[in-house]
Amino acid sequence: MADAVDAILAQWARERPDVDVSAMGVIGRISRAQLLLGRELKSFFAAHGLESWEFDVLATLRRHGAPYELTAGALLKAAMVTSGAITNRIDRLEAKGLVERVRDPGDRRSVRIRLTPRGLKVVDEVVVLHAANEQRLLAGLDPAERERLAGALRTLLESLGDTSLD
Amino acid sequence: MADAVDAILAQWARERPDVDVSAMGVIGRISRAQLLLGRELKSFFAAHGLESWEFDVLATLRRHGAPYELTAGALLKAAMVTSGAITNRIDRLEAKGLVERVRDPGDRRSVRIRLTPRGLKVVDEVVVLHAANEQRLLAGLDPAERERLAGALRTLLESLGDTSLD
DNA sequence: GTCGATAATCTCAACGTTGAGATTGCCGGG
DNA sequence: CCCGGCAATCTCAACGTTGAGATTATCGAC
Repeated sequence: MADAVDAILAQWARERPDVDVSAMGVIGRISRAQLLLGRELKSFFAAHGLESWEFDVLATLRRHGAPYELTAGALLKAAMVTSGAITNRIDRLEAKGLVERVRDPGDRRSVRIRLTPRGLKVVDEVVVLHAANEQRLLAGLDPAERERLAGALRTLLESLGDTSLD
Repeated sequence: MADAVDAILAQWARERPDVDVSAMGVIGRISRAQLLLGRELKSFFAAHGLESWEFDVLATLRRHGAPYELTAGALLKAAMVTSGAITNRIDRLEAKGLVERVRDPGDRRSVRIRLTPRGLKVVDEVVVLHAANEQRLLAGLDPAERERLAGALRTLLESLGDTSLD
């Protein structure tokens, strides 16, 4: 069996046998896997009336626990986007009634973003289906392979400096 | 040791112990790894006067072998972007003198995109450094781990239907 | 207490992608 | 030969992100 990356490596081996492109076997596959998985997730969330980024923000608030609120700055870091993007996203989630802005009484520069009851309901319902859908996407790997894959990726992420959420 | 994904999984385990979110251990890490690696590649290519997508197009032409040309349609599929994006990219690479448009004598609907001598020189020089840089990014994994990671990702990609470059 | 530095968020123009539609050309059936 | 269907590329408006700068507020030093 061969995937698209094997074909790319074979082309390089023919054209530039002097260059060791073996690292592409890992990095290229991570890139392609993310692209394909991202498409799957996009269509899954669309079927539930959400954009991927919408679920991402709601889930970030949800998993931090009651009262389900974080500052705009914390959300921006969690989503790894810039400030303009987070303002835009919060605007739209607020318009949909899924989150609300609450001014922090202790620091009025700060804005707390809080799940509304409706937002909480949506994320609590969708996360169950989302987790099952992700299991489905990994159906091609048996449990031992998943474990090895997760372990190797953790090692890679740690070596790249991804040690915390801050 | 724990990476950012371990922290996310721990939060879900506390808030929603009824949901099996283990698949996020794989999918979440693929997503984060791609984001971090993408940033590294972006800054690497920038240091060599290229955008990541520029190298991607030039490398696609280069590894297909002489005469280093493909149709716009083939490039669009290889890069997995839409037609508007490919037109735009070819326009800019042509303006930089790295590729040229050649009308196909056999089918005038078709346009062949060909590496210029300068484009060939650029990609042949940069690919060597790029391969070394990717090795550096994987320095945290020993050869056996890289092999296992590449193998597991290949299995995953095949199960997702990524079996060819067409 | 006031000032300057720092912090958090929002604003906005520039830029790139998407995706539908227009354009141009090929090709087979009648 | 002509026509309708299909194919390849380009055009363009809508949309989202980036990132610098503006705004508003906190905090420590004096």
